[in-house]
Parts: sequence; structure tokens; C-alpha cells
Amino acid sequence: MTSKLPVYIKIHDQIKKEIEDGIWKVGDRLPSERELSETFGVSRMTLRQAIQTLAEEGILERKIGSGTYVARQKVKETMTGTTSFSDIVRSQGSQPSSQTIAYFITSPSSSEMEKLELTKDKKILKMERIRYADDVPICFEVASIPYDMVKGFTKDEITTSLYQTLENNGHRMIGKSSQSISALSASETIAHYLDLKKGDAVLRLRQVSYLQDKTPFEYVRSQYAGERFEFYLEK
Amino acid sequence: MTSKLPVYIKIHDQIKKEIEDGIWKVGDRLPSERELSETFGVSRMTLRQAIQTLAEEGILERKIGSGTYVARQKVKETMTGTTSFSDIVRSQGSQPSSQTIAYFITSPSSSEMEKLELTKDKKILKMERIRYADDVPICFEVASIPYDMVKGFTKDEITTSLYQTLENNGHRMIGKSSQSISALSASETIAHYLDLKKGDAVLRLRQVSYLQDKTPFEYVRSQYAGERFEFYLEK
DNA sequence: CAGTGGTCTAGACCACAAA
DNA sequence: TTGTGGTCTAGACCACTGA
Repeated sequence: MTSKLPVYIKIHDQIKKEIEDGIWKVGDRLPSERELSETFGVSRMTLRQAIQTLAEEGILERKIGSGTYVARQKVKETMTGTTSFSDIVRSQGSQPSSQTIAYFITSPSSSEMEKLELTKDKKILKMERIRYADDVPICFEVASIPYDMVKGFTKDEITTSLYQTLENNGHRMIGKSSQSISALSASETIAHYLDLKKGDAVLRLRQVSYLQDKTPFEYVRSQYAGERFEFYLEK
Repeated sequence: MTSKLPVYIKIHDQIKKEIEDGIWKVGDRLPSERELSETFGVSRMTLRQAIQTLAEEGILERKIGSGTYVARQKVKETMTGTTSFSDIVRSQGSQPSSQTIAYFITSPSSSEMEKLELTKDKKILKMERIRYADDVPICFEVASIPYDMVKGFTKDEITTSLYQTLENNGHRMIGKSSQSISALSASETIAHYLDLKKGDAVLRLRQVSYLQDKTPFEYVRSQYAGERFEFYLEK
């Protein structure tokens, strides 16, 4: 239930929703903190905490001596970035889908412990899946997530859009990610998954994603069918 | 004067300094918020603001029910997104070099006309070269540049660092670039250049670079030995 | 000038971690 | 159970903005 959430989170969610619903438009000035605190029936400090989180997310903008305004919405790109498979596929006019090969909780390997900054007593959620564009296999990926990070979420919430779930339901702020890209020849297993011949060129992407406080929350290793996929980047 | 700074900023600075001075070491638990607020002679809310900013900077780590700890420092500043081959190689502790295979002026192909936004009466400067790290071949690349853009520069100015020459000598401001990355199998020619076997996995990078006024000034197609090179990105 | 966000106080109760 | 950080209150004064 949402009723156990802190008040300032609930206020945060409501104001955010009101902006999304168009009640407040870009550039609008919100009522003053004193007015809002009265409206919501909380102290000004609590109301300020809600405004604070919204400001950190870039949704609101505070101006000393003037007021609090709805900020112009910036690139939603930051949320998904260069590696959201679904968005890339959709932007090319195809339909993304995926098949989950494995989904289980286990202990972290040494590289997972290092990348996710975990101790060996922690558990991770591990997922393996094949991703498709219009039913053509494009990518095989293995994702590892600290189990503590997704405890309480449904499998669907985790597999469909982890980023969105963490931000909207988990109130975690997504930060940067570091990635490395290289090429290699397909193993027999990968060739089978991606409908390739063994030895065909494959693009390997390793990605560690972090929250805004620098806590790593996802380590993904992907192999893309080289001839069927391109990464596009802008700098 | 520091005296006009908010109290919580001054407390922030002092705690940060004490950590830098080694009074608190990584993993140490700080006194509780209640103790610290008494020590500094402020309310707990004010003290919490100081702790808050330090936590956001990753200097401190809070643990509910346990205490506040000095976080392990994770610096590793963002390696800027520049896909400068020389910089990447140097950052990995190797020595970059290159061998020019071809360097000539010609008419643009249709894809070059499109990417560089040229008409067919314009000329381009075309360069082919192999790039090395510590004398190991890493990459074969073909670069196309509108000839008007580099008229008057020496061959050395163009091949050594085109970006620097354009900015310093040409007074052109470099802007964004768009890139695509995919994987393919090495052709016989590429295999020869990069000391690979035909069919080995190769990373292909296509890059169009623009000035700040959106004028394209370089179109580069590179093929990297897949097993010898990785791209690192930060988003 | 009046109104705004920024800072600060001195309390309080809660959920959680560790002993 | 004790102590911790997390949340929350009902005030207060400040520096700044804009009319």
C-alpha cells in the first residue's frame, strides 16, 4: 500500500502527477510553500522536502524571492540512454519483444561482487533473455541486480522496465552508467540463441548502471547479432 | 568571509576537512547526529542538512538504525566522451601511432555528399590509415573531409590533430558528433591490414562530426580489431 | 514594500539494526 | 532493548525579488 510511504513522497507523487496531467504547465508558478503546506495539511519543512525531491529531478525550479516554477522538461533520453533496447527498436519502427531464458536468485560471482559493489553474503537477481525486433533475434543478455534493490517488486515490474520501476515506484534516482563495447566471434551457444553461424561477428556490450548516489544497481552483459544491430550515439 | 555562509555549509566543510585530514578514516562510524548536533551547537535538523550534502557527494554513507560512515572514495572522473583514438590509447598506458596508407583529393561519393552535406562540384580530402597501440595494429580508418574546410593547412596539421587545428588555427568551434557502432566479420583486406584472419570479428564505427554551427566537417569509417579494442562510454 | 524561498530551532514519534 | 537515522511539527528570522 502507498499509505505507508512518507508524507513528503506522497506529496511529491501528487504534484508530479498534477504536472503530468497538465494542471500545472511548463513555466507556471506554483503556490508558495506556505500556501501548499496549508493545502496539504503539513508543516512547511515537510512540504519543502517534497519540493526538494522534485527540484532534484529537474521537474521544478526554485527561484529565491520569486517562487517555484515548473521547469521545462528536458530530454527523457537520460532515463533510458543509449542502451534501452526497446526504445531503439521502436524508434526504428519495429516491435520489440523478449523471451526470458532464466530468472533466479543466487549468490554473486566475483566479477558481479566487484561491479555491483556487493559482499558475498548478499544475493543477486539474475536474468537471461533473448531480445527480438519483429521476432528476429537481436541480442542475448545477462542482467544481474542486487536483490535488495528489487525486493518487493513483481517480476513484471522488473523485466518490463526496471528503470521506470525504480524511479516511479522505488523512488530511486537513476544516475550515470559506464559501458564498454567490443566485438568477438559468436560461440556455439550464442549462435544458437541468435540464429547465427558459430564464428559470426557479435557486438558485446558490458554495462554497469548507477543511481544518482553512485550505488550500482545493474550489471548487464549483452551480445548483439553484429549484422542486425547498430548503436547510435550522439556526443 | 566564511562567516556569512549558512551554518550547515560550514559544518559540511569542517567534516569534509576532518576526513581529508585523516581524523575520520574510510569505514569509520561518525558520532550520531544527536551527538554531532550538540558538538556543533546546532539543532539536529541543521546538522542533518550538513550530513545530507556530504552523503549526496558520496563522502558519507548513512545506514538506518546503524550510523553514519565514511564512504570508500570512488573517484574515477568521467573519461570524456571523446572518441579520440590517441587519447584512449594513451589513457590505457600505451603509445599511439599511425601509418598513412592514402592521402588524396577527389570528388565525393554519394554517401559522402550526403553525410558531409556537399554538392558534387565540391572536393574532399580523403585519408586512409592504420592506427597502432604500441605497434600493434588496432584500427583501419577512412576519413573524408570537405577540402574547403582544410585548404591552407599542412598535411601534418590535418593528420596529427584535425580538431585542434580547426579550433586553434581555423577558429572553428567543434560541436557534436553522431556515431553508429556495429560488428562484422573481417574482409580479406581488413584482415591483412589488422593482422587478423579473414572472418574474425571486427568493430565498425561510423562517425560524422559537426562544428557548433551544425556544419559537418568529417566523416570517418573505422574498423577495429574486435579482440584488441574496447570502447568505453559514460552516459 | 510585501511575498518568496533559504535557513534554523527544539522538540517529537517512527522503523530499523545490532546487541 | 537501546541507539540509530528517517520523518515531521509549528514556529522563527534572514536575504532576495518584484511591484
